[in-house]
Amino acid sequence: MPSHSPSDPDASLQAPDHRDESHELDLGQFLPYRLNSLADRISQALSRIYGERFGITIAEWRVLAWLSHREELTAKQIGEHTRMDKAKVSRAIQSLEGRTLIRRTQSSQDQRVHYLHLTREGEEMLGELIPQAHAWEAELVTTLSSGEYRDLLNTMGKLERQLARLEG
Amino acid sequence: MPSHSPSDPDASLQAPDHRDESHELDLGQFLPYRLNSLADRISQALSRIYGERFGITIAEWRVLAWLSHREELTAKQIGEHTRMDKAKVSRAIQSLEGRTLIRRTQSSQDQRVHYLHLTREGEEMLGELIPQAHAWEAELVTTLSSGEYRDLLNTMGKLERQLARLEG
DNA sequence: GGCAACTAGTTTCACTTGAAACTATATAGA
DNA sequence: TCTATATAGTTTCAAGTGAAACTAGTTGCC
Repeated sequence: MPSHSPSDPDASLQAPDHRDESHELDLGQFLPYRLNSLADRISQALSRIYGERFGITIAEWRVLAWLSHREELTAKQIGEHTRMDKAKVSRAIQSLEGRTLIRRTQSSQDQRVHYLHLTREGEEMLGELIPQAHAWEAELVTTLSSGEYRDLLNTMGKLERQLARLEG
Repeated sequence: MPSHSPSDPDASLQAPDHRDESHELDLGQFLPYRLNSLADRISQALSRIYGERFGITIAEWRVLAWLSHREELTAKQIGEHTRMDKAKVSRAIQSLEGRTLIRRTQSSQDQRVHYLHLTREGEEMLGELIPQAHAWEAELVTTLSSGEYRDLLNTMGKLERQLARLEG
């Protein structure tokens, strides 16, 4: 098993010529596919926790998670953070409000906007859910050294920035 | 911006105690979320190539890609490789067959199974599409050194194996 | 003030999805 | 051989989806 090589230090090797540009495609070696299928599997596994144990969907979970560390968010802001379209956010909010996990208060400056807050009930649920999510993540990454973990996040950050550049 | 640190060498640091187990959740630091949103963005960007330029869906693209380097696949095998459920595979195949990008031949040993093949037309499309997909991927990863790229795939492999272990 | 353009959030509609039921075929066992 | 069970692939159905239309409220400008 190839080890976490130190890799020719910090940069200057440009295009990763890891493979020549053939007219065949090995999806197993194609980063977008690999990433997508890994992320999918992780999402599905994790959604067993919040889906089965807590009865919430991915969208709802994302809304709650954002509210857990920033109160006073609006639907729009949540949409921006989570990159979910506004219809999806709206529906998640309706469902969470129906289950009294969150509450909405209308802004007095702008009648169109509603601030979202966790209710006590919502906080209690998150108090159980979040440690379980962290524990699951910890199990997932136990086989990584902390260096590998850090490098992974780092590399993902680079890809995100490059993506923004390509999109921009 | 933290650089690609060499990280305490090869291993033995067990649980990445990168963060304590709090009752708040910063989605931006939560690996499943980060991975998922990165993969999503990449998928969407890439699907602009095969969607807009070639008029095929992700599912169709996956079927074609697998056929590009292994002829004689059945619907079931494609489902296993791509982790798509059989209904989705079936629909992708119907659509591709309708556009004469693939052809199906019934197995003589087992009347239930159909082998899938690319048609000349399908091969021609892939001959254009695959280099564009590779080129796009190359642009995405240009900011990574080849070491970082290798480490990324490596780490993803570890996560995949750990996931398989957790799933039992 | 009044009109046009804009924005937050909701609803509608046509399409996609996955789970389950179904069809047709194959295999194993009594 | 007959019956039960399994499998490949398709279809159905109910639920979920995003794009676009819509509602209600706001801002800019004359």
